[in-house]
Amino acid sequence: MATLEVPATRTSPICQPLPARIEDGAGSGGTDDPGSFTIAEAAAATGVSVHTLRYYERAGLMRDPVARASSRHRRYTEDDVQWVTFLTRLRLTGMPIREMARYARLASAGESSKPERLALLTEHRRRVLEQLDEVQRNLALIDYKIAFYQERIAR
Amino acid sequence: MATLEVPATRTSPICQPLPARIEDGAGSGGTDDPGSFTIAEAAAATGVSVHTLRYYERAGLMRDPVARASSRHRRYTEDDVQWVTFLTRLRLTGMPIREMARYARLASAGESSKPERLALLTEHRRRVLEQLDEVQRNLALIDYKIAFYQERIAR
DNA sequence: GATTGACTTCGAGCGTGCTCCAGGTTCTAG
DNA sequence: CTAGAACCTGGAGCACGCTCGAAGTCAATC
Repeated sequence: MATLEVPATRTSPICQPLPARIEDGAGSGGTDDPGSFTIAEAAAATGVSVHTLRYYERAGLMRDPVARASSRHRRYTEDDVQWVTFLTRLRLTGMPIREMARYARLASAGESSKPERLALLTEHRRRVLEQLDEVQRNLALIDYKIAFYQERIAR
Repeated sequence: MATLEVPATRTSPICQPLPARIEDGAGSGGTDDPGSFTIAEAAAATGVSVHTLRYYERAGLMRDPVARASSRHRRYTEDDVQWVTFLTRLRLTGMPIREMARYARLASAGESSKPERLALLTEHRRRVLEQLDEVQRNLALIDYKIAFYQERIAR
């Protein structure tokens, strides 16, 4: 059964107030790369929780492990943030973690995997459209019932 | 995060070959009501598993407990089957079990609960449309990426 | 009267996607 | 220097929606 699930809509919308990068040079985080995001900043930027960011990395969704400062704290690049943002789009359209992991593996395999990545996305798209259609059909039948109630009430 | 989930598409489509009711009078099952369905027949008719039918009853989705033959076996009425069919529509559009249970309680409360039932369905409908919209928006962004891949490959 | 098979209940188990906790660093502010 | 916030890892816990196993009942058939 294809189902439209509603897992506890996190309050955070994608792309919020603007997290503002770590300060220039060796700013906050005390170390390393300029122009990078702490996990909290990356969370704010992408709209997922820090827990989820760590989970995604463990689950192999990050192509390569996220870079670390000398303190071992994660430092997300702009690119990482973009990547996570794209992951959320895949999630929001119902792609399972397992498949996102596969996509990530392909992406880290370089140019040669592009056809396969394209195939994966295309197939995903097909399924999403199929499910949208199913949901719409079922909703139409529910609408029918709603109309029935409306007719019998408030009159 | 609202998500389009894809829980292991059961092979059985809703409303299959036609299960054919229990034989007339005191036919199979050995007892009681004519024109009723065994759990297996109800499963075939609704496209959900017998496990799920029992689960739905336990979860309070059946308004009233399903009638039993003298053998204690369940006997689904035509009406029960219709009800389950409607439940599957709610499920397929992402309504959580808890809310379906509430709807069932309202339905068994009689006429007076109709406005509330209407409100519940209407609210559900609103959320479904919202989610459809979100999925569509995200899919559009994925499409964008697909187009990008297509442009770079196969040329 | 024994076997077969569809059914019963109760409760445990499972896959998914997080979410959180414990115990231990590290950074930032005062 | 110190308090407190933010971060780390590893693993446990949770909500959801089923799904299944065990042990037993019942009716029909051999």
